[in-house]
Amino acid sequence: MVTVHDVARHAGVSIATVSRALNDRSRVSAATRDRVLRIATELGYHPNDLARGLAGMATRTIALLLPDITNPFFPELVKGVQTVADERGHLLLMCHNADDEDKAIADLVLLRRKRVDGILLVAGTLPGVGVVAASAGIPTVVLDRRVPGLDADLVTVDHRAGARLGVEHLLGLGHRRIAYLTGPADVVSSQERSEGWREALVAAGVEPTPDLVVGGDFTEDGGYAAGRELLTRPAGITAVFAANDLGAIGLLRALTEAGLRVPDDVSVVGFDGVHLAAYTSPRLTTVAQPIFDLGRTAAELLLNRLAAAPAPGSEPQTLVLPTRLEIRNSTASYPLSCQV
Amino acid sequence: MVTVHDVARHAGVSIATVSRALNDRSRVSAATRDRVLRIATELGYHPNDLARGLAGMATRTIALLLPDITNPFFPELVKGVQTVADERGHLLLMCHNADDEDKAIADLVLLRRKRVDGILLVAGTLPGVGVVAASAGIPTVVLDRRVPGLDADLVTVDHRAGARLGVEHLLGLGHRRIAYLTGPADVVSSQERSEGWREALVAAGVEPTPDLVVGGDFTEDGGYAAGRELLTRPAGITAVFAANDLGAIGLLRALTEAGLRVPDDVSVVGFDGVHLAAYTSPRLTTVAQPIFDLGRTAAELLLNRLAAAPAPGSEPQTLVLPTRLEIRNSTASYPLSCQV
DNA sequence: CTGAAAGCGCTTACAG
DNA sequence: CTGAAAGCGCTTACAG
Repeated sequence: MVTVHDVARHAGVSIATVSRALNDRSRVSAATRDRVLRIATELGYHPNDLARGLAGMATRTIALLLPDITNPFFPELVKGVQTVADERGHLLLMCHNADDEDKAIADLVLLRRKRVDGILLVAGTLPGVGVVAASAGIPTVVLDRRVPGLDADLVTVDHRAGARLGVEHLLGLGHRRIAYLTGPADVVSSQERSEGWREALVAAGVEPTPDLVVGGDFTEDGGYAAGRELLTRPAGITAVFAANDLGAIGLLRALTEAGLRVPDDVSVVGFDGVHLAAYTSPRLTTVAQPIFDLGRTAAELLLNRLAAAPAPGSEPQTLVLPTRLEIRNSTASYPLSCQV
Repeated sequence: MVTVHDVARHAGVSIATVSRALNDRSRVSAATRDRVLRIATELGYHPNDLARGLAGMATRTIALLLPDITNPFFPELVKGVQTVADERGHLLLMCHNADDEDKAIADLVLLRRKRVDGILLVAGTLPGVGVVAASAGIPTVVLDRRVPGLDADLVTVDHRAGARLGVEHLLGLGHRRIAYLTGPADVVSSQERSEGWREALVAAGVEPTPDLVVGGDFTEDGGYAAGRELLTRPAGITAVFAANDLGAIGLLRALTEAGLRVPDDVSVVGFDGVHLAAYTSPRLTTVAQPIFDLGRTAAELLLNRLAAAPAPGSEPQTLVLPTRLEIRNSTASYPLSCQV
C-alpha cells in the first residue's frame, strides 16, 4: 500500500504538505499541490480512511438501518437516500435488522466503533429504549416512523390523514362496511393508520366495530391469512382498507382464490404506493407515500446537519411529506357491488 | 470516549495488558483478565475499530455489493448473507450501485479504504474490467452471475439448465410456440437462460425463431412493454418463458389487460422463485433458485476463506446450487388453450 | 504473565 | 507556504 510517506518522498516534500495538498486546498502553493496530486495519482495512492478517522476527520460515511428489507417500500426509500449520498460524496452503509431491536442495537454499536458520521434510522417496530441509548451522540434522522423518546429529526408522512384519504374514497363510492387490515400492532405508523380509518368511519356516521378489523403484519402472508379470515365473517363487508400494499396483495389473492371479484364484489385500498402495486391484478388503488422523496429528504437533512457547525441549541425538526390517493382498478362504487 | 488508557489506569495495569485481556485470551492471567473486562464494562469502554484496523487487525466487516435493490430477488439473498454474518460476528455492509459500474468501482475504492475484510459481489450487468481491478487483493466471492476475468470464488445456479427445466415443462404440456422474454442483453445469467430456452426448443424439434423473442430488462415495466409488443405479433404463441419473475409479473398484467386469460389462453413461466411469485394472479409457475441458500453459501465461503490461513495456491471455487421447477397456476396444457 | 516502546497512516497546531 | 513533531487509540514483538 502506498502511503503519504511514499508520495512525500517522490514529491520532495513533507507528509504535512502532502496532507494539505490532498485535503486543505488553501494553505499550499498551487504548483506544489498540483505536483503532489499528480504524483499521488501516478503512485496509485489511496488514503487510508482508518488513519484519517483516527486523526479526527469525518469518515464521510452514513448508515441506514432498515427493519425489513423484504417490503418493496424500502428499496424505493434506499434509492432516495442513495441519490443524496452519492451527490454529496458520502458512502452509504445499510444494515438490516429484521425488526429485531437487539440486532439494531448491535449494529449501532458497531457503526459507532466505525465512527460513521450520522445515522438514518427506520424505526420499524422498535420500541426504541435501547436504540435511543445506542445512538446517543451520533447525529440521527428518523425515517417514516416516530421513535418515542428519540430526540432526533423526523421525516415522515401523516399516516392518519393518509388513511382517512383512503377510507373517504371508499365512503364516497358508497361503501359503509369497510374492513381494516392492520399492520403489526407495535408499529406506530400502523397504529396511526388505524386511527385514520376509525376517524373517517366515525365522521361518516359508521361505527368502527371490532368485526371489521382483521390482523395483519405488513406481509403478503399476513394479508392472505387475513383475507381467509375475513371470508368466514358474516359482516357484510363490501370494502377493505389495508394498512399497506404488501398486505393488500396477499388479501387480493385470498379474495380471488375464493372466487370473489375485485372490485366487482369487494373493493380494496392499499397504503404505501409501492411500484409493484401498479402491477397487481387488478391494479391496486392505494394511498401513495412519496417514498423516494422521503429518503432523499431525510438524507439531505442529515447531511446538512453534519455540514453545519454543531449548534447544540437547534431544535429537532419534523418534516411531514404529503400522501396522495392513487386511484386505480381495485375500487368501485357500492351499488354495483355485492356483499362478501 | 473511554480508551484503553482509562481502563488500564483504573485496573492498575498497562495498556498492553488491557489489549491482551480484550483480545488474546491466552497470555494473561485469568484474574487480571476478569478484572480488566469488568472495569471495561463498568467504564462503558468500546474499542475504536479505526485504531484497531490501523494497528493491523481484521475489521470483521464484509461488504455486499448489490446491482439492483428493487428486484425482490435481492432482499431474499441479503437475508441469507445476513444470517451468516450475524452468526459469525461480522458486520455486513451493503452498497447499491444500480447496475452502474462506475458506482460499483467507487464503492469498492471506499470500501478498500475502510479496510473491509472481504467482499460479496453480485455482478449484475457489470462487464467487470474496472471492477476486477478495484477489487484486486481483497478476498472476494461473486454471487449469482459470473464476472469474466475475475479470479474469485463463485456461487451460482445453472441458469441454462434451469431455463431448460422451465421450457421443458411447457413442451410437456403440449406447447410448441413458446416465446422468450429476455433480461438485459449484457447480463450473463440472462444470456445463459436464453440459451437454455433455445436448447430445449431445438431438442424438441422446434425452431427458436426471432419472432419468438421479445426484449425485457428484468423489471415489471419491461415485462409489461414486452407483453404489449407480443400481442401485436401474429406468431401463434401459446406460452411465454420469462427470464425472471419480475418480468413475468409485468407480462401477466399486459396479457390480462388485453383480455387474455392465463393460463387458459396463454401459459407463463418465470424464473427466480421470489416470494412474491406465489401471490400473483394467477400464481406464477417458476424456475426457483435457492435464493436464501445462495446468499448463505456465498457468505460462508467468504468467511471460511478469511478464517483460513492465506493459501496463495488455492484454486477459486465454483459452487452451483440446484434450481427447482415450482409448478403453480400460470401454466396449462396446450390442447385446452387458444392462441394469442 | 506483564510492561515499555514502536508503529499503523494520517492530520493539525506550532514554528518558521 | 512549508516542515518537524505530537497525537489519534489500538496491537504486537521484544524484553523481562
